[in-house]
Amino acid sequence: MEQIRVQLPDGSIKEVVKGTTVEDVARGISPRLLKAAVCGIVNDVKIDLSFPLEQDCSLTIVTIDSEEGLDVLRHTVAHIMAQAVRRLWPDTKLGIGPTIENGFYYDFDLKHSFTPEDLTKIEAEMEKIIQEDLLITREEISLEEAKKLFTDDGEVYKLELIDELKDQQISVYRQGEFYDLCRGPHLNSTGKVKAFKLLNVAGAYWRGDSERPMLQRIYGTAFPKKSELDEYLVQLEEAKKRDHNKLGRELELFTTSELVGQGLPLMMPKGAKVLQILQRFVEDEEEKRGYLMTKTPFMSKKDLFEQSGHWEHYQDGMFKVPGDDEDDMLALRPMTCPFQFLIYKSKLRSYRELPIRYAETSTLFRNESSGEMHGLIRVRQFTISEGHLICTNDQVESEFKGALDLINFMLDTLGLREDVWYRLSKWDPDNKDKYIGSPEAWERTQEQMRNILDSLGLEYKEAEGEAAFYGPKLDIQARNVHGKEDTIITVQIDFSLPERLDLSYVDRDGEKKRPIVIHRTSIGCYERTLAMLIEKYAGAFPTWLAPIQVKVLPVSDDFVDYAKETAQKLQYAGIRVEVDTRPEKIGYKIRGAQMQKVPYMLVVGAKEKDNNLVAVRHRKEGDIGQMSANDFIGKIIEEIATKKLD
RNA sequence: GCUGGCGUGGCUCAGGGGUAGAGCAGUCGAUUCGUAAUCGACAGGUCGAGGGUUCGAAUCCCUCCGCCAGCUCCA
Repeated sequence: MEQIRVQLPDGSIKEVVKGTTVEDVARGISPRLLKAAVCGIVNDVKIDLSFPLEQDCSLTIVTIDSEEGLDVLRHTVAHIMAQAVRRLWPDTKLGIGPTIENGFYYDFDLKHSFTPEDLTKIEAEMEKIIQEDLLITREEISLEEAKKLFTDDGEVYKLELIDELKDQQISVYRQGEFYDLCRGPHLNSTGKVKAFKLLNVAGAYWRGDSERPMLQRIYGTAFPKKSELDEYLVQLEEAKKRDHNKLGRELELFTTSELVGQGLPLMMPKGAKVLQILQRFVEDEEEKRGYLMTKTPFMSKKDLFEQSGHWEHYQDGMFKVPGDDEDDMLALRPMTCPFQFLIYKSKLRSYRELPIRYAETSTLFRNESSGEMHGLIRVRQFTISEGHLICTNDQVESEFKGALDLINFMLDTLGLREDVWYRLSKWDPDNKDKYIGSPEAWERTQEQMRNILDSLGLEYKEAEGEAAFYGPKLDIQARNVHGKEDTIITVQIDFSLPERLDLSYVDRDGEKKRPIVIHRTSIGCYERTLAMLIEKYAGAFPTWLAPIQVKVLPVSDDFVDYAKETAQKLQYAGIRVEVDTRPEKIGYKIRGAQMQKVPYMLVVGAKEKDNNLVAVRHRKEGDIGQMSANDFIGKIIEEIATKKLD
C-alpha cells in the first residue's frame, strides 16, 4: 500500500496509508483528540473529518473548543435548524445560513410568520434531529446536477447562489432527508451537538437589498457544552441590564414623550449635566490645541446646500422648512461644514494663516427614517463636536495626526479606548452616483489616508461603500450592549467641498490655491457618547462625570442641619452634592444612593457631628472610614481634577 | 421605510367582552434609627389615540402614534 507523509502542526511527520481519513489520523493520535475533532485543515483548506488524504500534505485537526471548531459546530446547528423548519413548514424556501460572531442565523421564506413560540417548537424538532444522530455527508456535484436538484425543490434563492458559483466546485451536504448547498465543512453527525439555543426572529432582505423580498431570519447560538451556553445566555442578560435606553431613563438622565416624537429625547437635569461636563472638557481641550470656536445658524436657505452638494446627495436626510414662497425654502442643517466654509471665505486668506482649525459644538438635524431611531444612539437632533481643519496639501498629514491624537486623548480619558476599533471607510466605485469628485481623487485620497494610518502603526479595517459623499473617512467604531456596531467618531479628508464652495488661499508665490479640508469630531456626538458611557459603566460614571458626586445621608432628623452644613461646604468647593432629608433609616437611604450610582455617600450622625467628621462610603468599596469634611473635599477634588476612572 | 413583537398609574407587571388590581416610587402620620428596603394610611389610571363591531370594549376588528429587536440606511 502506498504511504503518504502528513505534517502535523508541531512539525512532526506521520506516515499513513494513502486514503486515510482525517478522522483516522485523529484516532491514531489520541482518543481525546478523536472525540474533540470536528474537521481538518489540509494545506490551509478546511475539510471534513471524512476527507481521505491522497497525497503528502500538512494537516491541522480542528477541535470543537477552537474558534474554527466552534464555527463548524454552529454552521451544522444552522443546518439542523433549517431541517427542523422544513419538517414543520414543508413549503419553506431556504435563503442563506451563515455563522456570525457568537452564533448563526438562517433566512427562510415561508407563508407562516414565525412567532416567539415557534422558536420553542423548532428547538424541540432540532432536539429530535440531534437524537436521531443523522450522518452528515458531503457530495460534490456538477453545476447542472445542482441546478436540477434545487429546481425540483423550487429553491429559487439557492438557484441564485448556484449561478454565482459557476467556476467553483459545488458541494451539497446531506443529513437524513435534508440537504443543503454548502461549502462545509460540517460535523459528521447531528448527534454531536450538545448545546444550542434559538434567540430571536427578525426580518431581513434577501441579499441585504431593500428592493428584494424580505425573508424571516432566525438567530441562534451553539456551544460545545451546556455550561458554556448557559454562561453565554447569562452574559446576554447581564449586558441588557446595561442598556443605556433603560438605565438612562431609570437614572433620570433622559426621557421621551410621544408628543415630541421619535428620535427626540428630552435631556433631564442629570443627563444635561453629564453632557455639559463632556462639552466643556472637549471645548477646553480643543482650545488648548489651537481650535477657533464658531457659532453658526441651525438652518439656511437651500441655496447653501445646493452649492455644497447636500441638496443633491443628502436631501432625504434633511428637514425642510418652507419659506414665504416656493423659492424661499430653508433647511435645518445636517452638518456644519458649509457654514464654517463661509466664515473661511469671508475674507481673502493667506498661506500664513493655515492651518485654520474651526470647532463648533454643533447641533444637527437629520431626518432618519422611522425604523432607525434608538435611544440616544440614533436620534433626529444631536450635538456633535464638529470641526474643520483647513490646510494646505503639505499640512494634511500632520493635521490628520493631530486630530487623531486629540481623539485618542479623549478616548483614553473617558476610558473607552479599549472598546473601539478603527475603520477606513472607502467609497464604492460601482456606485459613483452617490459621490462627488473624480475617481482619481478618491483613490488618491484613500491611499493618502492609508499611508498616514500605516505610518502611525494603527490597526484598522477597510470597508467599501462606507465613505461620506464628499470623501473617505477614518471611522472609530464601537458596539452597544446588543452587539450592534456604530460609528462614534470620524475623521475625513475632503478634496471635493473646497472645490464646490470655491475655497482658496493665496500662496507664497502669489497664486490662489485650493486648500484641503479635514472634517473631524473629537468625541463625536455627545448623545451617542453618553449612551456609550452609560453602557460602559452601567450608569456608575467616574466621579468627574457623575451628575451627583456625593450624597450626604443624616442618620436621623437630628443631624439634618449638620448634613446640610456639610453639603454646603462641598458645594462651595464645586462638588455636585445632595442631601437625603427623608425621615428614613440609614440603610434605606444608602440603598437609594447606591441605586442612583452616586460615587460617594457621607453618613453623618452623632459620632460625626460631635467630632466634626464625615463617615465616607464609596459605592463600590463600601465604608472607607471617617475623616474631616475638608480632607474628603481634598480627596474628591483630586479625583475629579485627574479625571480618575474607577 | 420593511418584518415581527409590544403599549394597563412615575416604574415593574396581573387582568383578556359585564363598570380597573398588586408591588415599588410619591404624599401624610407614627418611628429618630449607624452602612443596600420600619410600620400604617392616603392619593394616583378617559387601560397610547381615533374609528368600528356589540345591549356592553382595557379585552374583538381597522387606521394612526409611540416603544423594542432585526433588516435597509446612517454620526
